[in-house]
Amino acid sequence: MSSVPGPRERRRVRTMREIQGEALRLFESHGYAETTIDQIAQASDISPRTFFRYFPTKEDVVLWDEYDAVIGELLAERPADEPIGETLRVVTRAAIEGLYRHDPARLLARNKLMFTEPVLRGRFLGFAREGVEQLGGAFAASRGLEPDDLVLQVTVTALIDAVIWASDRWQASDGKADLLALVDEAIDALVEGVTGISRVSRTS
Amino acid sequence: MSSVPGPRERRRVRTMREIQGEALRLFESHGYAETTIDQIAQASDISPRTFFRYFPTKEDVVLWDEYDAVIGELLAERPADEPIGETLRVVTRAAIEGLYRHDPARLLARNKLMFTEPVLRGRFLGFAREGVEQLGGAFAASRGLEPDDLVLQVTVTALIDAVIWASDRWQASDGKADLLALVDEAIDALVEGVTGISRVSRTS
Amino acid sequence: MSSVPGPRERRRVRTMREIQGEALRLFESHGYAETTIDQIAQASDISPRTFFRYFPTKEDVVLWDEYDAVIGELLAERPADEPIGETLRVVTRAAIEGLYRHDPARLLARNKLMFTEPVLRGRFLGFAREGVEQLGGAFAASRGLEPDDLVLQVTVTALIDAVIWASDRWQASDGKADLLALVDEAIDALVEGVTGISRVSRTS
Amino acid sequence: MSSVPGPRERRRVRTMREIQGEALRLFESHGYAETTIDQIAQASDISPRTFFRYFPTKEDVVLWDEYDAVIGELLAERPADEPIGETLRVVTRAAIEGLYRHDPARLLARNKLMFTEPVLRGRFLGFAREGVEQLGGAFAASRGLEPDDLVLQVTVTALIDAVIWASDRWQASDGKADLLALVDEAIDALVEGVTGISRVSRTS
DNA sequence: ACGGGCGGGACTGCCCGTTGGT
DNA sequence: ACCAACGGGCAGTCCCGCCCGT
Repeated sequence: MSSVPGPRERRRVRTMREIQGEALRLFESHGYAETTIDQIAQASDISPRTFFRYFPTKEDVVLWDEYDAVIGELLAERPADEPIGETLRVVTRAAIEGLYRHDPARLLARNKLMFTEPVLRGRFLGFAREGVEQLGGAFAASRGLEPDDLVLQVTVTALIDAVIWASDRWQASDGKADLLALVDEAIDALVEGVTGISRVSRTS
Repeated sequence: MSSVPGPRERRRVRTMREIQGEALRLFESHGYAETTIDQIAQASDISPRTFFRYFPTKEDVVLWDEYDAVIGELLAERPADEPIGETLRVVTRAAIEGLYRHDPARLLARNKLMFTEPVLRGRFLGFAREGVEQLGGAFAASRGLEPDDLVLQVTVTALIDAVIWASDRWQASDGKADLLALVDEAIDALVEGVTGISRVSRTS
Repeated sequence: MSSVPGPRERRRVRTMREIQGEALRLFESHGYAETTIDQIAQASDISPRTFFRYFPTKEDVVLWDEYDAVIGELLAERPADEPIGETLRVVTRAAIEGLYRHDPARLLARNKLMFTEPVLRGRFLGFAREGVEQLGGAFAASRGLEPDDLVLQVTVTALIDAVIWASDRWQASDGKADLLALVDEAIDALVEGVTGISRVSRTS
Repeated sequence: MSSVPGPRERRRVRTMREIQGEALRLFESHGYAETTIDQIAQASDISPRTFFRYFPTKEDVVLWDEYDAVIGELLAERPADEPIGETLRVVTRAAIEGLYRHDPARLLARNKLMFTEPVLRGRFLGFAREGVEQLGGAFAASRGLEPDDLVLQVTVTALIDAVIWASDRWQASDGKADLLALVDEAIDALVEGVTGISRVSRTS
């Protein structure tokens, strides 16, 4: 855990934040597909080549945020016996608050793009999947379950999807809704809805 | 319901099936990224330009199948009072059986790629999302609910994800597992796991 | 001289006018380069292939007008001893009035594009050159000069360019200026300016 | 004035000259339209992609020459009170001599294409127009006139067209005529012809 | 760490020839 | 005889990779 970033890393994050800022500005005014890497580079006073040193693809400049790495650390700190739904709420809350406090407009702009642009939507959902496996692994470890436990995986997936649903709604409301409240709502709805699915005797 | 395709459409589907066949063969032997459109075109005896007339992107040649359109019709035929989980099982079963009966090797090859290649995984998950909205809309219509009903959407998402999970497992087993059985298992697990999430009093 | 068009030709011209109308509408709202032939075809209820039966290239849909052919006939009708500048004024006036009377908005839209879009500007200037040769030939014939007479060709070119200059100004004024007056002004200025160029003794 | 090119720029110009050489050779033997970028690239030992780094379009490989930039500098050096016709002769002479001395065959090949291929002709004439504005601006500045002065613009246009006419004749003679003499002739003819146009009282 | 040169591959748009259906 | 659909060819743009100098 390199919790202490070091000056090199700090500078890097600052540069990335600047580039992302220019990129989001351009995406908003001209559209994602219509904005080229060259334009982003020019606006950021770097060469196109350097852009790719910071972000491996054009998509990543939207997906990236400085708190990505923190989530793992947060997870590790939760007590082992905490209910899974509760853990998710806490971690989500922490991640969101970090981003939201720092720069709400940027979070909104990123979310709008991630849910609007098909390509970004795809990459984002892929990320979320990976998050599921990470989360599932962490839970399994702390409770002595197999990491590929069926119930565990399906449940975590459903929970993450609830968070995604909430983010989508929040973005669609132009940030006027309360993101955390939406997360709570979605999880409650999940419990309510799924409980209604009676287990079925398989007849195939 | 243009259930009667007409000779033009039939020919188109046949061509697409042929191209997809060649493409999957090349992807398997040389890898997805390493195979170029030119090679696929050459193997299919068409020009690269024509490839794009049938499949707008390289990804689509993997994603596409001839039963996509059928799902909507299947849904419309289900009784309005059927439990949502049951409907999903039936529709899934029908779609899968159509593909499986017709060409199991092809279905497996496609699934392997879709869960293995990051780009395809992303696009596929994006598709699934759209399926969720479609499904949600159909259910809402047949039961007089709002199409953006919270409980409905979250539940459908969770169910679809269970199907996706099953497909992933099936593909990972090289097609040796029973896909339909896996779907049933996943849905059952979902019910079991989520029921365990107690509803929480919101404290924000 | 097929001065009597015949019903076939009439129908053709009507179709071309309709297609041009839709095209200009789309160019105005989305821009020339951003509008595709497919869109024009769709808006005109024809197939893309048919578009090319009427207009060989995308550029031609802007350049074309129904009076192109008439100019030759007009020229032939002028008296053989009329001063060249005067003939040009008369023919220009006739052509412009035909277009202007019929559909001033369309003439303006076409001019705006022709002077604004580099590609169209180029093609248009090329057209004008051909007009020069046509005009030069006509004059030469009526006065017993060689068609490649130096003085004749250079003079006609200068006169045509004066008309082009006037059109440019007119278009830049959004059609508020008086096109015919601008033509007169330009020709007068040409006389004044060139007279000031003293002939030089060649020293090469 | 970055009159000192620097080694980077020198290398660039050399590469462009080489590519242009191969291109002209191919155009001459197979025709302009029949020669593809791929062939030019292959003959020049570069990738098609790289071709477009040097020349944005296929047309530019014909239009380009290494003295384009010099013209502006030449203009700036002329005395402010020089008659406009004289200035044009001097600048033209300088530009042509630079090209002619260096590689007369190349100049001829380029000119042949520029006056023969309709597309190139169009682009070339468009260029000339821009030259008019440049020239007009320079003259206006040095004589305290408005840059959009009518007499000035029309006159400059007519003069440039005379130079174009001369180039056309020269190219048509396969380079056997004397380009500079043709320029002088054309300017003289212009004076003679235009003087003959009596100013007219507008009767509209 | 940064920039520049170069290459490669996906993809689009224009345009044209041919074929099949009406 | 006309016209829509189909297939193909080429120019051109963009993302993104590698290698090289600084």
